Amino acid sequence: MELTARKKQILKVVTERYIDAAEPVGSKFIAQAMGGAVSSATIRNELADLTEQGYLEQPHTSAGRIPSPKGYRLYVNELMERKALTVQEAEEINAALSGKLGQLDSVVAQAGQVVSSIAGYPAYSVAAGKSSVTVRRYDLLPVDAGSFIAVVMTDDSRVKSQLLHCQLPITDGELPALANLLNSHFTGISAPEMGQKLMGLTSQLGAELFMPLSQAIEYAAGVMESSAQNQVYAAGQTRILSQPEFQDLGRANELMGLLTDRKESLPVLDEGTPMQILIGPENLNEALRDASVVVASYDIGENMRGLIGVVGPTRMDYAAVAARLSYFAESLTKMFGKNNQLPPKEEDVP
Amino acid sequence: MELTARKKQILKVVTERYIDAAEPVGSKFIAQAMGGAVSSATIRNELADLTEQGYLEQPHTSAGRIPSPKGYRLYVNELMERKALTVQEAEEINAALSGKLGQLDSVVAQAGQVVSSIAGYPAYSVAAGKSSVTVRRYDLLPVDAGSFIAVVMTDDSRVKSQLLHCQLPITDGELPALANLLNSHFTGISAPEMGQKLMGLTSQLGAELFMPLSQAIEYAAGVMESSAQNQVYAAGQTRILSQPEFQDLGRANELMGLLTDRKESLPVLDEGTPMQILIGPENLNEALRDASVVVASYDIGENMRGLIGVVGPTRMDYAAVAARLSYFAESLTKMFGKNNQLPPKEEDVP
DNA sequence: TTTAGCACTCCCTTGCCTCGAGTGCTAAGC
DNA sequence: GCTTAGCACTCGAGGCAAGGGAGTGCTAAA
Repeated sequence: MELTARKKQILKVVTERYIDAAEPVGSKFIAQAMGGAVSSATIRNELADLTEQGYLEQPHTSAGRIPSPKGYRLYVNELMERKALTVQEAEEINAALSGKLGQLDSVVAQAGQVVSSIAGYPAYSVAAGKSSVTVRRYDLLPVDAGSFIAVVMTDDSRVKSQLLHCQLPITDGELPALANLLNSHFTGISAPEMGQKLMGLTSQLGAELFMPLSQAIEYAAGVMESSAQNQVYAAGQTRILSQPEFQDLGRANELMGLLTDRKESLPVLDEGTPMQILIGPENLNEALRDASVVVASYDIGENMRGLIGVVGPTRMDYAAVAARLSYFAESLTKMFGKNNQLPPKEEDVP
Repeated sequence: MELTARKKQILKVVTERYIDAAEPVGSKFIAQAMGGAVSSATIRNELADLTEQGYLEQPHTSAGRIPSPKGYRLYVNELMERKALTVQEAEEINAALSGKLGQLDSVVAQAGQVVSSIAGYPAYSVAAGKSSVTVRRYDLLPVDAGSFIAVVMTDDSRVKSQLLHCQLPITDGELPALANLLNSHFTGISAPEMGQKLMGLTSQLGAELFMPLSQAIEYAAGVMESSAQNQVYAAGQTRILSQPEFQDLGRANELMGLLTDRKESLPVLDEGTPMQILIGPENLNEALRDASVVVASYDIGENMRGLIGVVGPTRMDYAAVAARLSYFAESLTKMFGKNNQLPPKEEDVP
């Protein structure tokens, strides 16, 4: 059944006050915050109802109320006012965007840092690309008798390269032949298929051709593999340590572990959804049971999406974080839209 | 003045016991640990001396003694027995080396993770390269009318590449000419010099050549810059949270901040020194005043060194950490020595 | 120089008490 | 039937004293 308007207002007051002060909220405060139209006793009756219906919780009998995850959910869905950013906040984000991203090319990694600083909570960032990448073309560049450069371009337009050495010297004439072989037989297929084809060629080629060929293929397979698994970048992890709910070392430790060593299991966002808020137990991950996550996505062209998430206590300031995150995501999408000189995903220059 | 043999033995017992138990050590325990040759009262006299000389500290009047930084220093310099690794430990390290480093190419980043897990403390890792890198050669590969691949090889034999787009189409004939221009004028010089030369060419070239040229140069400058600043990788940061000395949130927070957000200011190792131990206040960094760092270096060919450090409480098990770290560093050096198919520093494939 | 003995210091834990915030309930009022 | 004043009750936080224990420093004797 639907809550009365007054109950909703009470829930809103409790939630916002608790987000602000991190302390249970009492009936007296609520009565006052609502303009004194009703007395604290009335509020107490309402609070008892809300508690019974599962929207509020009581740490102990003689304490005030705090929102339950169910309460937060209702707050986020219905009560929270979509905050507009102040001009100053928008300026801050713009400054962070133009300053940082121009300097360092690894947009995805930088995005995490920027968001963490504008949200005030730890943040993480992933580039959600195609799940299966194949090689579109190969180039081999001669360096000296014993070594050459392999350049691999994938079908999502990333380019990677590496210097390869071989035991036996190769003549200049052989390299174009090798490249031809690679481009005609080893493009558009998966890594295992590449392995099979290579096996099939063992007998036909001499060692002096086979060795550099297999090296190039091994390298290409490595590129394909590493493109498929999405690297997760996290930043600002220590910010959780200043949150009162993580003063307990055990809890902090669990979350820190997730944010530093098990980043891969941080929640991702379903395609098509621009933003999602996951509250406490809504997170499948055990370590996030007492935390909340706000995730948003942005477009970076060429069928790629960037994902950016903020992790905080369930008590986190959803309105502010959601507003900043969506502003940030939209700005990034725009940046990539008009300025597509920036390639979809660059090499991570360390 | 030199300490007597007995005082040294006492200091050794205190240090090792404290490393083990993280609790102040009393005279009774020491007497027992020394075989009962002397009584606890005698030990107490000696302890008073050692305390007065600054080798030991007393948390409060009625507590046992703990080593001071000066005490740790003497222990590390003279008393500590260089532990040989057990066969099992060596096996563990070998397994970690062969398993991990084959799979993922980013050796430096992986080294931090491996060391953290074998040492049981957080670890960090840097590739200390040449401070000023220049471009040795350029290659430009045509992709389509609007874009080409720029391949840049630096004088320390790293290869980086990127897809570049240009507004105006370029014909196939122009690309080799551009590459010639780059190779003849823009190799072996610094980024600012490159900028100047480029300015000098503004008038001589048409826009359809100037644009891609400046893009290629901008990219090369980015590669040079990012090679110069050494990226620091850290791993296992959360391990400090289980150390009793970092149960205090303030202290833990400070160190975590250093290990996640201010990694660049972690201590490095002077060239020529294979390993160094920095104890408590010997660290210049304020956040490491109550911590110790063990740093070692390994060779990765081509005038490059890798640096790998372990961060722990001053109470850390120096003998074990030093033994494992040096074994690890030596193994890595050997690996790079014999198997130089692995290039000095690869691109970080995410 | 070493040792036994002993008083002393200091921390840590436990139990007890008080204080204050906030509740739930009841009965009266609108 | 909803609202409100009043009041007893609950629970946690913080202060305080007592007791126990670990370990010391000092003294005097071997």
